[in-house]
Amino acid sequence: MNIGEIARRAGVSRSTVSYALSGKRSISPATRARIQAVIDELGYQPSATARALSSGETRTLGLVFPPAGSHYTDMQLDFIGSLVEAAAGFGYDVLLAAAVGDGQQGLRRLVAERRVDGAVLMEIRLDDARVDYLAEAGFPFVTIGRTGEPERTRWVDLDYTALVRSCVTHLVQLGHRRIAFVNRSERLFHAGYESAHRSLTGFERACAEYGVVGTAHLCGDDPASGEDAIGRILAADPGTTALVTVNEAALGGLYRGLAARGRAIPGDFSVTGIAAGRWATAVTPQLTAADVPAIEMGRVAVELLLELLATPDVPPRHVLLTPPVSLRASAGPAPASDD
Amino acid sequence: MNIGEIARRAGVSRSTVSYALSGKRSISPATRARIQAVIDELGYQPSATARALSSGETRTLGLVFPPAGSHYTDMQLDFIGSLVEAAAGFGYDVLLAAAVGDGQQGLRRLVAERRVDGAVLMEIRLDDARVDYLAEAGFPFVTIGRTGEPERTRWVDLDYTALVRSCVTHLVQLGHRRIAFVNRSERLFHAGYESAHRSLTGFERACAEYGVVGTAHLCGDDPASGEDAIGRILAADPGTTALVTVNEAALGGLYRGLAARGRAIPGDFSVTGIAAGRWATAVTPQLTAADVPAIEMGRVAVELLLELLATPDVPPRHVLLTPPVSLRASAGPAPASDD
DNA sequence: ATCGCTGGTCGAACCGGTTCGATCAGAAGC
DNA sequence: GCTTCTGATCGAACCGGTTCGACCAGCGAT
Repeated sequence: MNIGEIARRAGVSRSTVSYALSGKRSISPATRARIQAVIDELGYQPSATARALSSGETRTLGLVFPPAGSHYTDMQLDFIGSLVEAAAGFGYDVLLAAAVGDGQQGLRRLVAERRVDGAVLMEIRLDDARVDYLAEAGFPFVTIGRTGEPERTRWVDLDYTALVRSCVTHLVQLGHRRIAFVNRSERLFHAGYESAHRSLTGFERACAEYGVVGTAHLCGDDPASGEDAIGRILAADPGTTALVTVNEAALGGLYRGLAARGRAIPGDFSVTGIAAGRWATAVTPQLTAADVPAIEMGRVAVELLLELLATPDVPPRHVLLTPPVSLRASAGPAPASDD
Repeated sequence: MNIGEIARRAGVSRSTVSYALSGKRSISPATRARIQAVIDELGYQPSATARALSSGETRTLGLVFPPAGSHYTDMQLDFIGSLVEAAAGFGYDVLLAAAVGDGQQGLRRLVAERRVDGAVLMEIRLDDARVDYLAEAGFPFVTIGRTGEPERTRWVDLDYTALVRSCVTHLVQLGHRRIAFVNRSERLFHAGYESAHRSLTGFERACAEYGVVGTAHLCGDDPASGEDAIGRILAADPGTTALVTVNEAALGGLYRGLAARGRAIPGDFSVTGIAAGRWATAVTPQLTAADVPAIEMGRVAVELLLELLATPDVPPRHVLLTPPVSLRASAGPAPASDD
């Protein structure tokens, strides 16, 4: 069931079948019909492998999957789903590379063995060895998130600095004057995760600008750590009345910690942050948050990458998104102060 | 930078390089060293595509990704992560197929274009066209979940019937006599999702056996539907004091609905179910539930599939898992009855 | 000294497509 | 009626590996 078989049955040469399929040369209607009939009868589909070998295109995109055992967020899942879907729309498949160890190994395989035409990276660090590797190798890639030197690469990202600032602004307008920031884990922060750093920057700047007391805390990506973080926050400053978080996975623990300490949300304590919309509406009370447009981001990433594959010389394009803060139920006016 | 280039620089034939790499024929130490030196110098890696074409193996596994727009659960994400990781451990990559439309199209592409050596299916229905298609095509595959006719295929699955039964048993032992069951969405149920049907069976049988009142409800896979389901449950039988759910995505809404109606968990109302352990610990109070061993299931799926690829004639193997119910905080003794 | 075996290597065919250049028939141009 | 052009098709080379059969040298056995 290869192209030779089709050619034989249709009484033409292999190249004629190929041209009939690709349309790259004109074929007489009669011949085309005969070939098509044979193809339909046998249910023939050309081998992707053979096609890739001769054409030099795999029509596959690589995605470096976040390290296993890490705590996946809804956001990541939405990225993957939308990447796959968007790629499928363009006739591309998505190949996942396990990011074992430092995440380099799987990526190198994809690239060096030429399994994919281009790559999408997520979980970007300010200083990211994977980005350097791909850039140096001249391999086409796009990142979801951006490094500390973003001008030379292609990416789609959230403006974490601005988003956290918006959350602080909202809280300040509600009268809060002592605000905590719950960042992601110490491990991720020290690894240089860009979102963790950029959101901290946004928090510190906003607090300074508004002249409010802001204390930042790192927090593991799980509910237990979230609960623990609440303890640390209230121990450090019992007068804290609100928090901003970018730690979706810890959110359940944050809520639980507040409840355990008798702080009602939003009566006694307000919570805001950045999270997938689905997650924000799953908790009680629903989270006032900037909803990560993960699906749009995945789609944009694919579009940027395919644009690069089609015309390798286009200058780098970037897309920086700043979704609005959706007002829900977890933030309210600051309680009367004891000051 | 292909094998011919290596051969030329090492002063040997292409086949000698190939044998040096694969070890399938003996090569003199001197020659081997010379070839290796050239390879190291140039950083040569054989093209996966060319290798696949001639060897007939892509060393890639296909995964049909759950339909887009559906609500992904943590479970699914863990499946994917563990599949990728387990596959990587055996030198395989994972290719995602978008399940657009009925999910057949992407699968057909993977199979007909021979992009993958084998496939993993999830979100299985009792009567599943994809399974029939693969079985008929004689294409190697494994399912996470099983159809209504499970003997002839290879799968790993949870024993939903037994797990729901365990939840009911636990509630009955706590004194509950009026129990609700929150199933997955009407759409999924009518599509024949096996977990939805098998868990309903388990619920009905257990209630009948213990002689307790059990009412089953379908519920959309989102928090809002969960909230709505609580309304329906309490309207249908205000005396309900506990529920069992397999609807992870609705859980937040279930909690919210109960809170809105003044039912404290677990004081007034107990909640149990089947969920990813991470999700179960994220909510407040933490969910007493059978924790889905998603990571193990993904690993087992890969092992079953690779076993099949290695020895195509092995008889079908199945793995049915029954994780224990983890006692957490969401279920307690039934409140004093008004009866 | 001869035979046979074996370890090491090479050349060629093959996997299943794509694509270039050449060929040929028929139509158009003059 | 002869050239020229165009549309349709074919054969061969190529993509980058793997693998089979053949060959040759060197060694041990007789």
